[in-house]
Amino acid sequence: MPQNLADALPKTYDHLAVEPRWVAQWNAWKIYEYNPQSPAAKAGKTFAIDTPPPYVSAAHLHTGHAMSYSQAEFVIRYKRMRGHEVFYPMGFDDNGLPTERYVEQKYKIQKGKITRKEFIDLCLKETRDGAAVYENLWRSLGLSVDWRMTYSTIQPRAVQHAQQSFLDLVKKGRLERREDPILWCPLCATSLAQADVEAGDEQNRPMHTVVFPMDPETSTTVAAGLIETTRPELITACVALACHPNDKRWGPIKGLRFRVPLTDLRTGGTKAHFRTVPLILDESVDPDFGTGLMMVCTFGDTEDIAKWRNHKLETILILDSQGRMMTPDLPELDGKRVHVMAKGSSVYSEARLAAVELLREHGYLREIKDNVSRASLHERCSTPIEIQVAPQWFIRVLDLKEPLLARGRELRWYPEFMRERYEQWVENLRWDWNISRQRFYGVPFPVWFCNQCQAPNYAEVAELPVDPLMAPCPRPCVHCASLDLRPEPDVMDTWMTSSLTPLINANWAMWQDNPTTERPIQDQPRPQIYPAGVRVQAHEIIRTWLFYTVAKAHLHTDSLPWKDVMISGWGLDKQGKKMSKRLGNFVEPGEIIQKYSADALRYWAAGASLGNDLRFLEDDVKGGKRLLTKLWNSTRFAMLYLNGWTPGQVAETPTAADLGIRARVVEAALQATEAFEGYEYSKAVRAAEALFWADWCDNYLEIIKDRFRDGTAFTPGQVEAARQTLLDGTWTILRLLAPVLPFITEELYQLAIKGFFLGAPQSIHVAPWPVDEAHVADVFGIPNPQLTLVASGWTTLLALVSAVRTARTAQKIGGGRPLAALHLRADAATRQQIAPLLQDWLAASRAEQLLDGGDDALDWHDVAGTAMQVAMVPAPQEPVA
RNA sequence: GGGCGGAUAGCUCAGGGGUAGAGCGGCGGCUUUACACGCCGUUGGUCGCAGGUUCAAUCCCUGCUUCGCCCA
Repeated sequence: MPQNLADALPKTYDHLAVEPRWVAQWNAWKIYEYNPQSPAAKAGKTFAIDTPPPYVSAAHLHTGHAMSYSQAEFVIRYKRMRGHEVFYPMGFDDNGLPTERYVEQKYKIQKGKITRKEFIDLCLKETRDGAAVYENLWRSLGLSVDWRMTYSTIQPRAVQHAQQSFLDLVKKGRLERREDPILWCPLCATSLAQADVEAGDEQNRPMHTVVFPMDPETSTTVAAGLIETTRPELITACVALACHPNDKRWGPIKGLRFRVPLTDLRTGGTKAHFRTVPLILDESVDPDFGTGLMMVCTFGDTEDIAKWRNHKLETILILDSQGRMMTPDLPELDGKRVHVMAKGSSVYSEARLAAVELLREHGYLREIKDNVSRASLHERCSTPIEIQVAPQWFIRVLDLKEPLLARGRELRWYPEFMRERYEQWVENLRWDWNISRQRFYGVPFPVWFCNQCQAPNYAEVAELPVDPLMAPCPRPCVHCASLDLRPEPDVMDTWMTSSLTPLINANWAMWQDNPTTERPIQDQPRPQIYPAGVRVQAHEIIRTWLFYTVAKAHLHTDSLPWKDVMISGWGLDKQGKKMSKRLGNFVEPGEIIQKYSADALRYWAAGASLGNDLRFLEDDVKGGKRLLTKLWNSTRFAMLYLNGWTPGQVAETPTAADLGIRARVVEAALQATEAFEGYEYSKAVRAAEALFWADWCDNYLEIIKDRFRDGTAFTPGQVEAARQTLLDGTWTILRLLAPVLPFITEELYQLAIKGFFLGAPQSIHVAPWPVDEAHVADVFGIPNPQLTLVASGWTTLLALVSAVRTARTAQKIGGGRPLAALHLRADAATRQQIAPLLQDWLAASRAEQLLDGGDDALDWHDVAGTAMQVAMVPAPQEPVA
């Protein structure tokens, strides 16, 4: 035992010195390293976590990120203390469009104006810098990551996994290369998947009424049709007009054709014929909208695609890959961009403005009406989505809706209602998963195309990872034996890799290794951690990360990728808006950690109930800081009386207060346990904090002060019991709070608690969770029947103590002044019931004697929850010395 | 238009068929040798609105209002 335990704890807690010290010490002790040989691992108690690999763009780190990672980590630390062998890696997502966009914006460059290599080098540099910033924050937050297991989506093993996934899906017949209309971002100049599209804000997108003259060869009775469109610039790509089959105005007339406005114009002034388009009948047209006629273009939206497909219409593409008009016959339009706003206009793009002018000039424009609607935007750059036609790799998922919905129901969702988001997304899927991106920085397809027969040639699994742009195909074309092969220049969708994170952690690509294969620890096959225990993520990426991961696991391993999924909310600013880089309303976590400590920041993060958003209020962080101070001081108090004490020398005889607080500790431990089992970390913290502050500090510690103050009122056995309770109670409370407050609980454990136990755990974070030590009934060596709070009389004791405090306040008698007597009004039965409490009650009240009943003239106070009343008589004021 | 979640004390939120809770704030006390970053006491609410079920609704059901998010 250290001789001066109280002295071992400085008067104040200095988080700036303590926290970095423990980060280094935990690292040196390797207590967060995954050990597949541990007894827990061998007993099958492994718990693997799949946490989000954030995009590496360091500038957008804020307390919202700190919040969600902390929340996951509370549960992870709990699982570790419960005896699980924890596998907790950190990942970084540094490939794909998000990183490319970040680099483009930071260096103000664009695809096409820089070489592929220069661009990739910049991405790699930013990736390295960003990862370092992230790692620093995660470490200073106290995340108990096994940093040896860090993966990044550009490292070879991740590329290998993405490519092997691709080949496996080819083998399973899930992959198709199709030339199809696809979602396209004209700014990023790449195709996209449905999940990459988001709805823009509501805004005015004017509706244009345009005249389509009738082709006089098909009808002489009708002169023209009117259509309404928000996309007048696409008019020359019109391939049909459509109406509802039952529309009496148009439906019965067969063989009608319309002239497409502007198509008679030719550069050089030569008058040409109009291009004409047919009237088609389609159930999907709303006959009540406008004149009942709808323009079909190739392609304005998904409606167009459906009609184009169903009616086998022709294809006229007038947009290039960067969203520029390709209308050589209309120089006023040609080359203008559809996604770049015209000067001075908030609603018209360059192309649309020019198209409207042309239509007006030639008399086709009838009317322009305001119209509020939402555009579909690329979620990475907010550019309106266009539709292009190009050959792409697709993973067929539309025929998998049922099995994927079944997987969603198999998965345990915390909170449960988040499952709805997944169900709705799967049910609304309308596109197969397009995984081709016409970009630079991403995982290459392991494919070469034959220039002779055009057939794809795939790499062998053993050849992965491979970059066909750097390496020629190692064999002639498997179809025609030609030696003339070209690489696939596209790269994969970033989700193609991210969707494999549980498999990357388990090193799925190495599962077939010969057992004698020696690999570095990071690359060793780990089938035992798959499926993982839990996926932790925010709700807005259910449709992407979660959905894709479930789909991949289903296809590759015919299983779920994890058993549970824990969905976190967002960090909000104090007005309730989501923190974001764009809005600039975020708070730097580093500054908060400096000012209040990582523990205090984590405490704030623990305030959000599972799945809910949480406002960042500095006052809440201050609340965390106060909790730390309270913990520090109460432990110092305990050490005051445990100084030099050796447990077990004297037989203990616990008083009612000792038994009561022990029962209360057990109750709180059970509450915290139950909460953690359901990922309800906020409830767990509340249970532990309520125990600590209200029961332990405000009452138990106050009640036992007298036991150490006065040597005669209590027996040595009772003093011993108080000491034992102080030790066990402090130890238990520290452990209950350790998942949330890892730094201060470790510091206090090491300084105050560890020395009392032989063979004590090296760190509190690998100590057993309180309810694991033994069956609850034995935690404090209390025989079972006495354990319940009710039996202990704890709440009654607190009510009695509180009644005296109320009386003191009413009579303005400070807590330090002794009482000459306490009067108690209670019937005989109650009096007998509370007999065991009286000794502690009198001690806590500093009362010299207890008197039965008393004069009505006394100031009586009710004892809450009972029929008793108490009154007090203060001791005479001591003369001032 | 469809879906999900919220609307509870001045503020931020928890709770949940039977006397409504916490933290912060407000007010009044207390220098009681762990802690004034504290302690004690206390003040705050027709639980969004309207119906319904029930002996009993803030809680369950229906509709509405409103905020946020997701999908059209």
